[in-house]
Amino acid sequence: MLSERRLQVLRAIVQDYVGTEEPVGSKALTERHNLGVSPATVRNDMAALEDEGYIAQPHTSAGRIPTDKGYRLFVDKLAGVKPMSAPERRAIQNFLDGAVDLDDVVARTVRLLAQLTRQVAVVQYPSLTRSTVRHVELLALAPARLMLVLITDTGRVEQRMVDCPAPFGESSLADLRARLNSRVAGRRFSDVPRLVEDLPEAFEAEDRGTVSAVLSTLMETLVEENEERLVIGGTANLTRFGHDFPLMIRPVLEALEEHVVLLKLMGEAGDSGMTVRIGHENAYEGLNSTSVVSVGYGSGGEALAKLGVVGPTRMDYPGTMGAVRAVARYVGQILAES
Amino acid sequence: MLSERRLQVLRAIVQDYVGTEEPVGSKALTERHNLGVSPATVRNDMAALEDEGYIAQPHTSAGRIPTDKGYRLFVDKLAGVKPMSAPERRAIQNFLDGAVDLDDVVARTVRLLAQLTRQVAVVQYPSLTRSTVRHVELLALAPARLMLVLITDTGRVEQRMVDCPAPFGESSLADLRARLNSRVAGRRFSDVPRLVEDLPEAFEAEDRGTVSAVLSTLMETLVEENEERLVIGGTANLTRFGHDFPLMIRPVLEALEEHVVLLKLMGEAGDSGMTVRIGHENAYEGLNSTSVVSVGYGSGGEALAKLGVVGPTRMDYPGTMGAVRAVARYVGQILAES
DNA sequence: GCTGGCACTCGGGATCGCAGAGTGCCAGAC
DNA sequence: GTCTGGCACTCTGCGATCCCGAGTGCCAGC
Repeated sequence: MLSERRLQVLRAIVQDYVGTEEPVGSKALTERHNLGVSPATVRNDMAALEDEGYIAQPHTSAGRIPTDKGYRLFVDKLAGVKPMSAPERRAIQNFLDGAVDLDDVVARTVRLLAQLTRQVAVVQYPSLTRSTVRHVELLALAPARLMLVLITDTGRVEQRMVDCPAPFGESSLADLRARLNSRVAGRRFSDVPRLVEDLPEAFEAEDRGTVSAVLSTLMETLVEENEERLVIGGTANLTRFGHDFPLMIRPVLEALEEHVVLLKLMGEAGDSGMTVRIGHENAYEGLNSTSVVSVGYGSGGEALAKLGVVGPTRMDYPGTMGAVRAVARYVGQILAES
Repeated sequence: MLSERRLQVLRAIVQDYVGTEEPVGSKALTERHNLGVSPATVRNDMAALEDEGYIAQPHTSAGRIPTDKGYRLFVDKLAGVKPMSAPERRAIQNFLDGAVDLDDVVARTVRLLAQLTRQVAVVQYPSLTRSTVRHVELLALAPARLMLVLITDTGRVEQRMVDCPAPFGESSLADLRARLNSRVAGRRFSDVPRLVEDLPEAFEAEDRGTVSAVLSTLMETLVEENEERLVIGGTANLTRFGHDFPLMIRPVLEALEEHVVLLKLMGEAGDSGMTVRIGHENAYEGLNSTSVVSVGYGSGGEALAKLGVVGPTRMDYPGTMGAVRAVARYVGQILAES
């Protein structure tokens, strides 16, 4: 177990390195933080921290920089979450309150998050599978062609074409529309399959094929996880990665375009609470020199989707976590109101 | 007027510079292209081309590189559009044919374009204002709250909430829905305002407020040009900008996030035919060191929207233009089929 | 109008030296 | 035991210097 002072030294190293982007030495440390001991003592502590793997020297006889393990300890034990100031919170709320629809909420959230953290922001659209159904609409586009429109409580709209095995009359259509809505409106997506499975039985034999087709299309829409959409913003902040950004930026940009990868990454993060993945903790190689801070957000007590930021491992964790948490809360409120 | 040979020299300079990324000298030129004259002659030609502003020297006693004006002449007079090879065309078609809906078409198009050109691809969603209406749907979410859903012939769906000044009965709703659709289904968006202006008169006084509200929301949806969506891909290709990419990349990334700017840029480009904006020809400062190749695409003879790529001014213009044109054609076909 | 020759220029890479920051270790003080 | 000051050592980074090569402009001659 590390002594209290050594933890303080680690904290100071992380803070200084995050601020200056340069390896920090024992002398500078004692000057900037009043640790109450001499550089020589700090040197000993640093040697111990290095033995434990919390910090490293880029080259012999240079200062130390934190390792992923060092950041991990910092995040877990040494740093809290820095709350947003009152004006900041007001600004967040004002900015998000101006949104007119779901797309706008998401777009604004991404912008906001990127600006607040000065990093790359990632926002996942509210997941279909955890939302509830507001309304299901059926439109006859042609005698044997229907359009199925699904509207969620978060304002998301999904539509699919359905080709009917047989012509489907207007009255049958109205009947199906009414029955469908009475069963599923207000229910969670995950419950839908159970709620509608016996629906074909209520119809004449000739219409059952069509009803089944509609239902299976509905299921597909619910299940289709590749429909999990992401919006990304603030990529210009990648240029603030540090001096070696030309090397890092490419794999990161590639990763950001691979929405599948990002979704997996954010999906793996725990459902509740904030998750911080530091450097090599990210399974995806392109993000090995970045940290990902993510948190669930939702209209109720439950998370509908995730949002977060991607930045250099050398980031201001308390500030970033504070911003991410605050934004997630306000977005949740907005969604709950609408 | 420049002599034939000087134009050849310019063409050779552009080609070599695009290939090597390095200033090209007179000796190298005569070795790689058989111009039939000696380096000394070429030097004279280069001096003339420099006087005219087509090429420039980065430093005294270095080779020449094309200026924006030089690229302009190259694109206008010296280079054609390089057609895609048959296998390439097949690959494009196969790739796009797999798309299941409009979002997928756009997403695939962006990926394809980025891969083919190895540059940043930009695809605008089919414009609302130039599409035709497939269907308008009205749903009662609450006694005085409607949802308006607009479905276009390109498969795009837009939805808006409408707050009614007075409760609106189910029969009035059905009536309005039917009347609306009979008037606007199949018609161009631009014709809609004219077609529905007298609609409130057909309703009872108590319902007119709601009908007007619905109509004005519909108009908003049609007009709302900031709803013009863009999808961007291949940003990782920015790292191939050249040796000075660390300096260029930031403003370009910023420009790419400013969808408004991009939309304006692509909007200004002529409606028909391919447009190439080279370097400083782009009004937006951040893109002064890039070229933008864009072209309209659409299901019929008319362009519904634009797509294109953003790359370094030092790009393979014939190849890029060929790819952009080919992709636009196939996307148009796909949209026409659906 | 083209060519070969020639003197000139300049950028980029390699080499060298130096100052500064940082380290590890040790002997001594509290 | 723990901290401290001192000291010798090791690097990196920066600037100065040098040199080579590629490229140019110009000129006289074909």
